[in-house]
Amino acid sequence: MTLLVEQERNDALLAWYRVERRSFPWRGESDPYKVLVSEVMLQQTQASRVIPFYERFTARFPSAADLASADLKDVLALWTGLGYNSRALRLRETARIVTRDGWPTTPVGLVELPGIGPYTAAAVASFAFGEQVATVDTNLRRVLSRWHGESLSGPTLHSVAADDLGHPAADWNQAMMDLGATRCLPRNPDCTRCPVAQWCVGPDSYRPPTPQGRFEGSARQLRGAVVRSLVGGEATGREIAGHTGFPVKDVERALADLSDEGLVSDDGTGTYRIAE
DNA sequence: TTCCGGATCA
DNA sequence: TGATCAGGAA
Repeated sequence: MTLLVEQERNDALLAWYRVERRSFPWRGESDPYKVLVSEVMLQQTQASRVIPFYERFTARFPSAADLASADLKDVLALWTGLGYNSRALRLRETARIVTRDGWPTTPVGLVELPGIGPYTAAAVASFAFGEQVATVDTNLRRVLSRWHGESLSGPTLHSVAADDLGHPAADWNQAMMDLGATRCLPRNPDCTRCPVAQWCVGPDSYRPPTPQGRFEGSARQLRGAVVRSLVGGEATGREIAGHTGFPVKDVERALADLSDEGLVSDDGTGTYRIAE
């Protein structure tokens, strides 16, 4: 791929983005705390669903210091419905660290924080600190795989993303995610309305990730119900089983796991509550 | 590789 | 019903 082609493709992408970009409350945000809140909420969660959670959460906890000193129960009360509750616990841990030590501004520094992996580190670095790095998420993986005609993953994917990166990176990243979410769809890509179709091999090379197991009847469903119950107030395993309808044995198992993970605490008498 | 939530949409 | 989702950690 010649440099000229990459330039023309990125020019067309960014021109499209200026007109067709989606509007979100975190778009254009440069406060690293608010960027981080949005990015953690967006992990494995559709952007449209995050909007009301982001608005409520940032209103209640406007700064990292506010979140750092919050009770986990209050945090989870605003998280319930988003899913993956450990994200909230790790987000508060990171808030405590940056309140004490300040913010790393590079991906290498950010990725050391709890709950921040390669994607979120790149996102905060790009959107809050202006670092010229690619935010390699599921959208970029799909779009880049189709551009180049091979299913990209791992180090190869990141290398290709760095090569193709346009500038400013914050705009390019968000343009790529918008393209993936509104044109370059997993199942029904709308190539006729794609601004960069003439520089793209085509949609066939993309391979979807391995699908998740059933949610109904899963441990995840049970765990979610247990946390939701304890956000409402402390309770015994039997009580939780009673009003969630899950077997006591399974509830006890979930409580033990959630305790190990730091989401739940046990006073030793069989009564459980959200950890502090 | 597998597990971690749960709402949305085809 | 199933697929998808601005991923991360063990």
